[in-house]
Amino acid sequence: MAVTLKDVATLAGVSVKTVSNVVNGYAFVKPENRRRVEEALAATGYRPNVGARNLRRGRTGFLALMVPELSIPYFGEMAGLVITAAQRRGWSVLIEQTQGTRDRERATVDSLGPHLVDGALVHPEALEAGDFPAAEGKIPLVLLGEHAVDVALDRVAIDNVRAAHVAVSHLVSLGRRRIAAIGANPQRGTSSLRLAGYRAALADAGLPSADSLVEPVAKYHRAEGAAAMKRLLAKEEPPDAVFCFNDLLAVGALRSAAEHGLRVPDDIAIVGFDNTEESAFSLPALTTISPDKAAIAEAAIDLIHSRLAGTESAAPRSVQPPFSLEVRESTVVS
Amino acid sequence: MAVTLKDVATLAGVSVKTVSNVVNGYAFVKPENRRRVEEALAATGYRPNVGARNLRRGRTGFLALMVPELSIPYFGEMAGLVITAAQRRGWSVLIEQTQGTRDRERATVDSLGPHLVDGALVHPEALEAGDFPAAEGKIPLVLLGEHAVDVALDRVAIDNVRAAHVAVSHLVSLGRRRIAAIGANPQRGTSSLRLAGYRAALADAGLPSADSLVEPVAKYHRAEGAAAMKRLLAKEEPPDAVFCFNDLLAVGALRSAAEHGLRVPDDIAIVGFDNTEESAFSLPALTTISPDKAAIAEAAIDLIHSRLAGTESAAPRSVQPPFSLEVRESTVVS
DNA sequence: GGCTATTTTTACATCGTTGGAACAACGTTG
DNA sequence: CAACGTTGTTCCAACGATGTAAAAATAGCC
Repeated sequence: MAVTLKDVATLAGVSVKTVSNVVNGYAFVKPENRRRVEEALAATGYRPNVGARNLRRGRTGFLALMVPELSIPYFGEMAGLVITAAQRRGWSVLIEQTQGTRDRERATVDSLGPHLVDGALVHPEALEAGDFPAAEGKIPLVLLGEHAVDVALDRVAIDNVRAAHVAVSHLVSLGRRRIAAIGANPQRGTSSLRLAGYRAALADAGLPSADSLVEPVAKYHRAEGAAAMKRLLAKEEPPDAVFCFNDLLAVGALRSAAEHGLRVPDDIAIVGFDNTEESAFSLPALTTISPDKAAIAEAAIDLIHSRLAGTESAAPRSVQPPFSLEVRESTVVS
Repeated sequence: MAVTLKDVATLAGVSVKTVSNVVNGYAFVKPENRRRVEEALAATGYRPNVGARNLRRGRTGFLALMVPELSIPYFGEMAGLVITAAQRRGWSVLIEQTQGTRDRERATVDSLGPHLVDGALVHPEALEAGDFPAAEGKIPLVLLGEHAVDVALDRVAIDNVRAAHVAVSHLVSLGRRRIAAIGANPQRGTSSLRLAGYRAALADAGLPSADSLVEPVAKYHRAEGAAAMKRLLAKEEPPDAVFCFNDLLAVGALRSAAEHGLRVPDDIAIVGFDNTEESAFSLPALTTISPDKAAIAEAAIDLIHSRLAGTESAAPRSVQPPFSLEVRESTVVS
């Protein structure tokens, strides 16, 4: 039913290989034959069978991207950028969702055989070092997002400790003194890094490290941010600023602040993390850490590419794309 | 380098086909041999080469999902649900982004050969009827999102006209009289339907159809919604309610209303469309049309599945999943 | 024209898997 | 014990493409 090289060859009156040569741009084909083949290609609407080609070539043309949930704006945005970057290199992207659970993350990483995809970008949330299969005969893996996890793999992530430090220092510079943090979660790789940055910034400012103002959350969703903020505001000495470990938590915090009758930033300042598109339009707009997402996507694709092209075993590389602090209404009156 | 059936066969001391039989659950294999093969499978960590298997079977195990942009929350959420639904049927999902331009949509639809994917879910924005290749020898295609486009394909979409009618009638029932619409765009399939529902609802309420209150937008993004709202508020007789054709436009409208010093819903009520997660947390939370997204994803996957399973040519089917109106703070004071 | 050098085309094997047919081993049965 | 159906296994061809090497066609040269 589908058109194959053979069909085209029959129509053009040449051998299958000659058609293959034309399709692949081989130089030595008689102009006359090339023309005939090209006509036949056009007439039949031939399209190569990717599976067969890759079976022969040993490549699949696919990359996998593992994320917790696409419905989370940060991952939606990242996935979009990854797909675009991959396309430029001729890859199609296959997306796997893990809901951020360790079991599903492990299952996904295990299933990434060399046949299904040429490489994978994984954005783990709860994976631990031992969960990664030995690099042995495996496809190139790139870790997205900084983690405490210590594993010999290529990675791409902004400097989370420094970014958190910048965010909190910004609050300090505005004269805030009781600075809370929302998002502590021992399960999550980035959490401990951002927490470290938060603590370091407080220490550098000579402020007491107030662990009573560090709110844990189970997930990085809006509702959790709202709940955490409620708990903070119910305290005897509530904070005058909050550093949220992502924008969703911050959006939730904004809502609880409003419901509590507080003005942001006058009564309490809020900083987010990720600079998702939503954060520029919340009321008030969120001050947030803005990682260069496009650079992250590009770097990750480049790493996969060079792994596949280059020699088998180069030392794992780590890329740290830039980030910036996007100052908006939630910390500074405009 | 990768383990093949042959390797397993050698290790187990049986033929390749016997291993294949074990892997595929063929009944008649001597228990002794089955055990040996299973041990060998475990020992080698064998994984079938999907490409080769599909080459033989004529299936690829992939579905394509075409959307404008993953960074748009509605599509991020839908993509997540589609992936989950597809996974249950054993499919992996490949995502293609078109930015909503007709050229890229057409190019994408054209490229969906039978080799790359078993079927495709396409969410067109600007495609016209003639852009679809004849069903001839093609893979099953399911159209997501209702459109004026008349093409003989399976489709899944809520009833956009009725949904818009419900949204606007809600505003009418609250006593609003000057109801604007943001989102008119002749290029976009759903726009004309929602506009029709809007007009019908006004007519049914005996309100004059005020075309001066219909604001066109180029894209369904927050910034466009904000700009459109600004234009509306600059009018001599500004509206007392706005129906936005999606939540992003509504979020933008919220911001412009706030910047204009208006209280929502007291001074102006706002309704969105899509019930993206963001809409429940905006300030105020958005009243919005809530399509049953999970049902849409399930229905689409089911359609593909039954197309592939069933007879070649059944008449195109159209599924209309339910929707509801989610009433929140942007129209009713709590 | 005969010979080599170069260009162009073809036949064949191969990637890893599975369907089908052939074959072997087995216990039943007439 | 010959004929038979049932199980279990193997061999071979095929899916569609490409690499290799050999064959064929063409050109260049003495």
